[in-house]
Amino acid sequence: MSNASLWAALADPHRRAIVALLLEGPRSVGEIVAESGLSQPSTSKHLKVLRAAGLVRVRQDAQRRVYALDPAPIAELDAWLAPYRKLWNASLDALGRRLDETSQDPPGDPSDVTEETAPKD
Amino acid sequence: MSNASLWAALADPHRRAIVALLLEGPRSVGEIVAESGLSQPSTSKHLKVLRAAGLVRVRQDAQRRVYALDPAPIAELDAWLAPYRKLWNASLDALGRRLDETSQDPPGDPSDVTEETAPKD
DNA sequence: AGGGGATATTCCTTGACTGGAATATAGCCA
DNA sequence: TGGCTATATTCCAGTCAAGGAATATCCCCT
Repeated sequence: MSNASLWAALADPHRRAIVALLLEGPRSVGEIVAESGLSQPSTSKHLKVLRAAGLVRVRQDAQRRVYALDPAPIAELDAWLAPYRKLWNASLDALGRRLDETSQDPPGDPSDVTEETAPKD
Repeated sequence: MSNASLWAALADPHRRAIVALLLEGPRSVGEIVAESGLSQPSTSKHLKVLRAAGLVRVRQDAQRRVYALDPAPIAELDAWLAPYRKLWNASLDALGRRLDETSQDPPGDPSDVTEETAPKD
């Protein structure tokens, strides 16, 4: 049910960018506009979609509205992902977990499959 | 990069349904058509999108083509999710971890909070 | 080679989503 | 109250994805 709007909300790259911004902390609309490079109306519209999906909540502070992430839908995504995670864990094992033991990165081996960087999109 | 097509591919409910089907095991197109209720051309088109996103791979068995999940993009999704997972784990802690005391998990290892529910959409 | 089944690909129409510009609304302060 | 700032909403045009129907393509079998 909420799944539908959740996926739809995250399908847009700009919206994912906004969500990534809010991961660092709450932001007012003006700040989001400044940091995302989107126009103000466009930002408001995207925030509306994110709000409808339950991904963000608003706190009204004087004239400005401060948006913050709501973790619940993310958890929902995670739950959806769970069965698949088993799958690729299994396949990683099959490929040989030994390769992961070398946690260092030797120069000349740029095969980074899994980064732990912030979501950039 | 591949992120874009990945999210776009999973944004569609029918496509997620197909992916959920393939989670149970590889399927031929005909079987997917039968189980998903979609038309054959529509199914082929959705499979094309999933293929472009790297979510499925095809094995050609005589005249039929058997589709199977490719775990890698799912892992990518999981990587994207990782920073947020910290967030909602934290908020779960804030809500009071004491409620979970009925479980048998040793403290200090909240790595697997997720259940093993099937993706319901 | 011909027939038939399985799958992919067009063509077309329709609906949804997006961005920009302009405008409306709401809350603060002098 | 008037004006200013911050945010939301409407209107509109362009774009893109989805479904249906028909058709093409590929592969096996006799």
